[in-house]
Order: sequence, then C-alpha cells, then structure tokens
Amino acid sequence: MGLPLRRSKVEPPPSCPLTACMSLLHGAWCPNVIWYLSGGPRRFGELRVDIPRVSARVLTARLRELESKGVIARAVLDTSPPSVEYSLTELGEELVPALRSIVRVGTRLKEQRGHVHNTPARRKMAA
Amino acid sequence: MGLPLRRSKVEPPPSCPLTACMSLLHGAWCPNVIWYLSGGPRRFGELRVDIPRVSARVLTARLRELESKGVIARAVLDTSPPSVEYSLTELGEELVPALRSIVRVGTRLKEQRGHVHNTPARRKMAA
DNA sequence: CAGGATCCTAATCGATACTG
DNA sequence: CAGTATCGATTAGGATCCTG
Repeated sequence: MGLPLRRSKVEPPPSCPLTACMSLLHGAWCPNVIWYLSGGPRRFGELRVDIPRVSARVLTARLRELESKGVIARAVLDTSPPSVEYSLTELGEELVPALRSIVRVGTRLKEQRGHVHNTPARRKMAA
Repeated sequence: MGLPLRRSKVEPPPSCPLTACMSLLHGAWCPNVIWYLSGGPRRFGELRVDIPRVSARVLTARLRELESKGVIARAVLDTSPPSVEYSLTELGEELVPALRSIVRVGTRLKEQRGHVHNTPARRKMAA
C-alpha cells in the first residue's frame, strides 16, 4: 500500500475562474492582441503589423471571440475604405496587469535560460 | 486611400517574454498544475484528483514540460509502491502572483456574465 | 481595408490498455 | 503508484482566394 492521498492545501480556483479567464488568453495570439491594445485603440491592419505571424483568418477569429466575451470593443470608422478600430473594454483593461506580471516572469525565464537553474534535476529523496 | 498606419504605443513584449512565459501556461492544464502546487508539494495521483478531467498521459506530458523549463521539481520518494512528488521551484513560485491576478479577472468575468457588459455591441463611429 | 470561404496541416487531448 | 503506448477525435492555425 502507498501513501494516503492528502487533501489539497489550496482551494480550487472557485468554480474555475482560472479556466474561465485562461480562455481569454488561450492560443498563441489572444495575449498579444490584448497586449497591443493596451497601448490604445488599434485597427485591424495595425494589429497585423504588430503581430506579424498571425493570419487574417485567425486574427479575425480571436477578435470576434474576445469581443463576444466583453474584453474588447469593435468600432467601425466611417472612412473609405472603411476602417475598424478595436480597443479594450473596462474589463479588458483588468487583464493588463495580469499580463504584465506574466511578462515579468517570462523575462526572468529568459535570463535564467542557459545557466543552470535551481531545479535539482531529478533528485531522489528518502521518505 | 485609407488611414495611415500608426506606430504602436506599447513596446512589443521584449523579444517576446510574453510568448515565452505563456508557453508555461499553455494548454488547459499547466495553470492548474501550478495553482495546485502553490499549496505545497503534491504527488502525481493527488494532482489527478485535483484536476479531475486531465488524463494521465497529458498530465505526465505537462509535468515533464514544466520540469524541463525549471518551473517545477520532481522528487522520487523511496516508498513502496514508489511515489513521486512535484513542487514549485523558486522560479515557479514567481508565476503564482500572476496566476492569482488572472483568477481575479476570471472571477469578475463570471460575475459580469449574464448581465449586459459595457461593450457597446458594435457601435458605429464617425471618423 | 477588413474579413469571409475553403482547404489542409500539426498539435493537443481523452480513452483505453498495459507495465515496472 | 506512476507512468507508457496506441488510437482516434478535436482544434488551432496557415495559405490562398475572393468580396463589399
């Protein structure tokens, strides 16, 4: 027989807002869209330049998705040819600090890459 | 002719730590793994209980991945049958605040769901 | 310019069965 | 207990072409 299962010491993300919110950041592009919109409203074509490797199809899909979730707003400008401007909603703005703290860790991660990190590579312990 | 492209007002996530770090949170399960490990070391079987819908195959894959990136540590306990305990490294701990701020937004998101959010559903603007 | 339509590839995941 | 192996389903995403 093995060890008894312990109860988790942390509560589950209550009814999973973690998952709910991660769905706002899913895939490769959502975080970038929100990141670039954090600098102010931005048009479709501008976002394509900001995020060079995204295809129009996928960018459209992500924008629609984020719009339907209330994170970004879409405004059709009355120009010719027509432009469409996207911006963060109030709710979307709340994601920015989270994103920034993620970037901070990502930066540290890159710094650490290359030299040995403190993972004691597969240590063995006595129980 | 249309509007000229504006320069982005935010810098790109410098050489993409955003993407680098998001890769630590990718897929459906990485964030949950880190979340549950934030309460202290946790064994494989315990994590499977914490995160009910993850398959052994995928959980293994994620754990290996996070281990190789230096975010979690793996320790084989000398019991019979053998147990394996996972824990956050120092670097992994840094992800926790980011995760918490994501959860905060997720919670707000759930609160707002159902009643009208402030997206002015596809307004039109004059330019 | 902003995107819809179509087609296709690669990655990801769950289920199931099996092993040291 | 802590995995590994195999399979088939789902999905993100790219490329290309086309339109209001």
